[in-house]
Amino acid sequence: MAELRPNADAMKRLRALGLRPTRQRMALARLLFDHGNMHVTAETLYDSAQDADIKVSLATVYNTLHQFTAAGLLRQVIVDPSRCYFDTNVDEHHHFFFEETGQLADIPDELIRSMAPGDLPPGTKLSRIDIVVRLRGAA
Amino acid sequence: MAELRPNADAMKRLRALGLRPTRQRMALARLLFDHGNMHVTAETLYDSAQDADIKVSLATVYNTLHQFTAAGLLRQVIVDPSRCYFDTNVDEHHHFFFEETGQLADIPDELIRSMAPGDLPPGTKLSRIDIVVRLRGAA
DNA sequence: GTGTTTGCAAAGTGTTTGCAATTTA
DNA sequence: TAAATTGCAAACACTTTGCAAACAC
Repeated sequence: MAELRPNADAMKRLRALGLRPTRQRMALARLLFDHGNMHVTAETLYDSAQDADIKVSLATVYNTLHQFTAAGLLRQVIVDPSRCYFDTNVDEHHHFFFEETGQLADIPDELIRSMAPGDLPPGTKLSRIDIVVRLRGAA
Repeated sequence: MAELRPNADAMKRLRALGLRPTRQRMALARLLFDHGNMHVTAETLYDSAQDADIKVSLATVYNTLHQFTAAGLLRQVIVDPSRCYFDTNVDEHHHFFFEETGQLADIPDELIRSMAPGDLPPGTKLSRIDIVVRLRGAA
């Protein structure tokens, strides 16, 4: 059953990360982390919050996504030049990106090294594979 | 030596793609394709044009980049959620992205399948590897 | 009470669009 | 001259910021 009172565990976890467990952060954390792996944009998370009758502004959604990312609770996924995606799965892993719908899906680990045409989701065609190795340090 | 008259070859090539070889397109094509492989954004190409005393508007740079991409002369590279990169190398290949400077560099083909720590450019540290498999078709 | 966080509205950034003027064929 | 292209400025989508009011401790 869903919790009717503030979740003491979640409060502790947020506090441990240096984030005050405000009503907004608790509510967004619940949306993000209580439903298995999720891929969200600011907009989709904001919409989910509206649907769940959570009173929160879009600006706070942006702030929270960045704070959670900085705290290691989320990982940014770069697939679209005009939108920031965030993934609740922060482990090293990779994605299918459905170009028409903007949906993201994890690629099961086993598949990534030996991708054959038959491994694609049914009904889809490979458009392209992008591999970007991000570096820090000298130019 | 650089050509002082319109390049008949380039004109033919553009015309074959259904694009009128206008002064702007010819000049941008020369910037893009006469200097080996390049990675540009609209802004960097616009700046290069300014430096080369090519009279062209930023809007035309955007149009041209998209027309060239549609024609298969360029390939988009998605590495930054806030900028569109274009690559004059349209073959399937992958990139190093230097996060601090925004620079892109091709990853030599041989490296991509057996990337070891020593294969990174000197002075850099691995930040992360992003692999995105883009699909068309069912969601 | 003090410092943090929120929410609004304004500003910012990169990109696209509408349309009159210009260029190409 | 007819159709395509350009360039400007306005519009756009997404994101960030400034600051007063609300909140957490």
